[in-house]
Amino acid sequence: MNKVTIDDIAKVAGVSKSTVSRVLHGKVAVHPDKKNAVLTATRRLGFKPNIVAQSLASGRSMTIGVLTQNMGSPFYDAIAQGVIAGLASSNYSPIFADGQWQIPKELSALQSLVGRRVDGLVLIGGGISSQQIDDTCDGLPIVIVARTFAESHYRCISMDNIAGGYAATRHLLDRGHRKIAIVRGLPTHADAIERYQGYVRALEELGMVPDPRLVVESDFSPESGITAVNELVKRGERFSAIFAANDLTAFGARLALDQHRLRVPDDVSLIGFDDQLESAYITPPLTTYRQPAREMGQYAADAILKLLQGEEFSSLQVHGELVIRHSVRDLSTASV
Amino acid sequence: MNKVTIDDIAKVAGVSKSTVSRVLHGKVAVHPDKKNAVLTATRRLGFKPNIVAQSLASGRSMTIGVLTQNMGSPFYDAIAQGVIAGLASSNYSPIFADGQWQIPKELSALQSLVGRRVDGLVLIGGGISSQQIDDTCDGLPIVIVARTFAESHYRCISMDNIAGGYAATRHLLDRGHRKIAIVRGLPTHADAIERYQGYVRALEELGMVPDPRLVVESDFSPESGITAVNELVKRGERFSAIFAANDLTAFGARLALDQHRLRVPDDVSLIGFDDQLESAYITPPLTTYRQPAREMGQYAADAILKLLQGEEFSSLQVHGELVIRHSVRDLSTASV
DNA sequence: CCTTACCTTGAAACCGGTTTCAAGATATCG
DNA sequence: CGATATCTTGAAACCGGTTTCAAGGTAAGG
Repeated sequence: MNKVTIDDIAKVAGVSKSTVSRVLHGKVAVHPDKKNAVLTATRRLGFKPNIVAQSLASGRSMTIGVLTQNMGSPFYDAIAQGVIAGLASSNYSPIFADGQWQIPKELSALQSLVGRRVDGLVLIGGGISSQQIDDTCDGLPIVIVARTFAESHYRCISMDNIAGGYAATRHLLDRGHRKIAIVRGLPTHADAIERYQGYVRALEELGMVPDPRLVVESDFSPESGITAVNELVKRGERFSAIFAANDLTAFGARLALDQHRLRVPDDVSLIGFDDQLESAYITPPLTTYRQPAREMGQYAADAILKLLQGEEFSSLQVHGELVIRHSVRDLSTASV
Repeated sequence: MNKVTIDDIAKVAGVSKSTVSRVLHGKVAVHPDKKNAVLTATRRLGFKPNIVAQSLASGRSMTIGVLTQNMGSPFYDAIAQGVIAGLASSNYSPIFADGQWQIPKELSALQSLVGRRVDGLVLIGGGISSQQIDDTCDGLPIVIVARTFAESHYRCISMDNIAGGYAATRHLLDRGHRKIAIVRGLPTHADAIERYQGYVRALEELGMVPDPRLVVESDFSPESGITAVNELVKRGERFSAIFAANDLTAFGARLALDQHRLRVPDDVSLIGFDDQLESAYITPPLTTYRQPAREMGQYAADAILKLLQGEEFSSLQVHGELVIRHSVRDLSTASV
């Protein structure tokens, strides 16, 4: 273990530990001779500061707590990676906790993070109330990614899911689709609800009314995409396109369609949401609404860093975009 | 912020801080009355111990450093999730660092972890030498996942990649394939090398010699799977099956085959490696050699926890298995 | 050349716990 | 009932840094 302390250096360099600390920090002027002596000793002894001691003394732990909705979901993982990347150039290290889609776990994970005296928090998704957040971490700088609070004073990095749902649906509409099924996602999840709202809005804009028989719920997993399509087929519904809650669901839906001998996009068009890595490589490459997850994570890192430096930072809405690949058929030209 | 300290409790409970510490730890007997007084005060004041101070005083940080080869690779991410899950029931929290496939970054990330005075380390994959590891973290308990060292004294959780490569190739062979192309993976990466060795062994066992024209390199990305197939096709090679370095590469290969109007598995069979989530949902569902990544992560967590308690733990080899789905065609019956 | 302002520097307090040590209290035992 | 062993307990040292404070030294101004 590295047992060299600041006192050892002080002794070797012939100065006080205060001076060593000052040299290492570089903020206060120190006589060049002593400075050199300290630096030399530091190098010779291979001194590495004890971050724990530093934290206790300075009150800052140089650690950012990152609480994620779920590790293992491509979207949230991508955000987490963005946070890591954004923090990499700073002196702060991220420390992770996982909410596992469950509010109680999420809360206790948050408490553990706060108990570790993190200097700041990045919350990725999640479902705990702003009340609970406030109670648990009063005063701590917080940035929230991929979630918004209507009332709150938090800084959020979010994407407009209503706009996303609208754009995806609109794309289908523009290509002549009228019977558009939607696999909604978790009925309690804000993102899913908003995307659905976008879907409804796009339909209504054309004077259509959403057909309840064409909406199915899911839990964002591929498995639930399969179930959804099976359900739709079993019910005997007719549809020319499916809007899936996210790409993972779309993968499942795509497989189920295949099993029903429904070709994509010839028989049924398919559109996803997220644009995860694999989406560009399935057959056919999936048209989807891209969320800039990694960037969102980086923005969050930048934001928390700013907050930590006392600079201000206000909520930010990032823009998604439709990524058009080959899973949607253009019915309008086909019918010409 | 939580400003309640152990001194506040001592004052309220009318005892010394030593006694408070003892009560909170529970190891030493304390008079029931005082114990109750302390517990009551703790609850009433909402005391949460300052983990940083605890760490400094006790010399243990209750933190496990996790260094991953790369965040964003499904396989390594799955291991990381396993580690998180395995640590969840303990009092230790994981703190992450990312090597980003680059040895210098890996080394500096490791140093930063050690500087934080983690109590133990879990290394996921990676390429730094055992020499470098020893120099950086002498004495610290270490568990290494998804990598083995021939010489070393480390505890490793690994899978036999040679056996995996052999099993995958053998599966193809058993189904009558003889022209088996392989997309090898990173030429410097141990896993890739070993899988290739397994491939060679399977071939040689049947008296065949590996055809260098059928081996292409990749970097484990889907993009490189596309490139590999394009390369193979451009060269005009004939092959009835492809063994891809990992599933991601297989995805790319599958798409490229489609673009060349080569059907899977009718024209070309495809087998992957890893069995990541999405593999079961592409079309056709991918036959692949499954690495129990998440379990490996959990084993690693268990191992480091044991080591921390002074118990012993020796290296462990987990077993992979072939997951047969629908991307491999049986040529032997077809020809009957 | 003397006074005042500013620098540089070391001693000491401090961060919030854990742990050692010794004293006082209690229990055990002959 | 006295002596010794065992428990319980508080004071103080300690972990390894940061930060305050005041002293001594130097530079600038009159």
